[in-house]
Formats: sequence, structure tokens, C-alpha cells
Amino acid sequence: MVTKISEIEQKCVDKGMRMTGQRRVVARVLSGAEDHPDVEEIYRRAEKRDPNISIATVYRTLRLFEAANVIDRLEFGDGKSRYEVSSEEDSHYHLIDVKTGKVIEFEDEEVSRRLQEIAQKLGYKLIGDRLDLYGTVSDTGGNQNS
Amino acid sequence: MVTKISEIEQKCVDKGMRMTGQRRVVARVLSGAEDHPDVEEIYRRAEKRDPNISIATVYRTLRLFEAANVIDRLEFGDGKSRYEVSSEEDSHYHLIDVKTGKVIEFEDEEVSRRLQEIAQKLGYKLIGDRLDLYGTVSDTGGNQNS
DNA sequence: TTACGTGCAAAAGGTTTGCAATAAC
DNA sequence: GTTATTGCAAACCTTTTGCACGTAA
Repeated sequence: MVTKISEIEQKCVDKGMRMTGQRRVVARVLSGAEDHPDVEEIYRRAEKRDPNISIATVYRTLRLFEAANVIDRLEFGDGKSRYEVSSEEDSHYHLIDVKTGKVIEFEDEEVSRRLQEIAQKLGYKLIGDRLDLYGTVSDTGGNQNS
Repeated sequence: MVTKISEIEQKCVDKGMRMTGQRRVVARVLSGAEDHPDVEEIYRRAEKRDPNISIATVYRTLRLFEAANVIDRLEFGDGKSRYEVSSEEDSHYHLIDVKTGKVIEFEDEEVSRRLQEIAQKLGYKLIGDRLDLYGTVSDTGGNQNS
């Protein structure tokens, strides 16, 4: 993939947001993240690109991006906010390994379709969802995880 | 007057838990709750039954009940923990009205079955789940954004 | 009786905010 | 130049904890 400004940055620009160095840094940290970092971790990664960035700015930027709908906040029950770039595609879900904290992302058309249906049946327009499964590696085969 | 002990109390007794007045109070508050109160609210309701109960005890009791698996902790994204009595039956899900905060509970066999299947396919034993939908009333709502 | 639970207040996280300095447009 | 944004530190809010006292079993 060709290196260019991150998709997040593009969206922010499109929304008329003032693009400061700090916002670019946070945008790139998130774009490059394959995991679901908490704020402290995002701050740590941001510091590597801009040693003077403050955690207050990281918090403010994350709130801003979340409000602008370019990232999603997750909560896996440890009392910290975690973030990921929001995907335009079908929503995806999480399976959290309760022993290791490892998070597996997955999608499922059947579930997505059914949830849509359920919301509609209840008289609602679905505008978001959060589905987290908690599990332990089953001893009966399947794939092994580091 | 003989008050029927709540299902929670029974479970606690069964698990050999020391049943104090405060724990009974919290158990009854939760048993009587039709909603998903946060800790402050649980404390407020508990105070009506025992004006001397402390919020520290409420927190400790909730953690205890949660660990004993008689209640479930929920998080709807407002930074506060909310609680409900855990149901022995199929897990149920939530649809949160983002305009009013109203929470509708629902169950769905198709979704439950599929989630079970997915976890298994990923090599995991499903031990818990959390499914929250966010929506707005779909017809004749009237309200626009705030 | 004795180990366990409680109340209080202080501490501990995580997150937000007031304000003066700074940078984007 | 004007207005929004930043860094710092203090404030805030929810939750946890140390300790002396109280209480269920």
C-alpha cells in the first residue's frame, strides 16, 4: 500500500477540521494500529512522533475524532477507553480471550442482518452496535493462539 | 413481617456467603430494579432501606455479587458501571435509545445460536457476551439533533 | 469468640478543564 | 490578525483501600 496521509486525516480535512501537528500524529498512530490501544498507549505511541505532545491533547483529539465519527471508542471492561478507526464497511465484532486479553475481530453477515431486523422490529433505526464475546480457548481443538 | 428473600439472597446463601444486613439491602434493591441502575442510584435506593449504609459497602457488595456471578455489570458508554440481576436463561441483549437513554431488553435465539457457533469456530468456548444496539426511533420521532 | 464486614476518609486511577501561551487559517 | 488549539496543572468523577470498630456465625 502506498504511503499517503491517513484516511482519518482525509476525513478530518473533509469535515473542515483544523489540522494541527498533534492531530496528525494521533491520526497516524490510530491508522497504524492493528490493535485496540487505550489512551495511555496511544499517548505513548504519539510521544515517539512528537515528544512534546501532552496527554490532555490526546484525550481532546480522541474525543474530537470520536464525535466526528472517524474513530470508535471501545470498552472491554477494564475501565479504560480503547479506540479503533471506524470502518465504513459492515460493523465488526470482538471476541476477547479472558485469560490473555487478546482480541479477535470478526464479521458475520447473518448476525448483522439479524440485528438490523431486530432493531427495525422494535421500531428503531439502528445507528450503532457493540458486540463483544468473552471466551477461553477451547481444549477441543480449533486454532491455537500465542 | 416476613419478607420473601430475593433470589439473589438465596444464591448468596447457597454459595456460603455471610449475609449481612447491607448485603440483603443491596440484593433487594437489585431484585426490585426493573432498570439498569448505576452505583450512585443503587446507593440512593439502598439508603432508603438502610440510611447508614455507605457507598463503599455498596461498591464492595456489587463487586462481590458480580464475582459470585449473581449479577452482571453493564457499561453503556457513560463511564459508569450499571448492574442487573444475571439471568439463568439465554443471555439477553440491549437496545439503547440514544436520544432518551431508554434501554430495551431483548432475546434472540438466532443470534444466540450463531454467536455460540462463531466462538466455537474461532476455537473458543463462549463464557459471556455483551450485545448493545444503539438506535433512534424510526418513525414520527420528530426530534432532530440537539 | 473470632474471622469477616462496615464506615469513614483518604487515595487511586482515568478523564476533563481553566488559563495563558501558541499556532492554524 | 483572529480564533482555535495546546501544555500544564489542578480539578473532577468513579472506584478502591487502610484502618479501627462492629457483627454474623
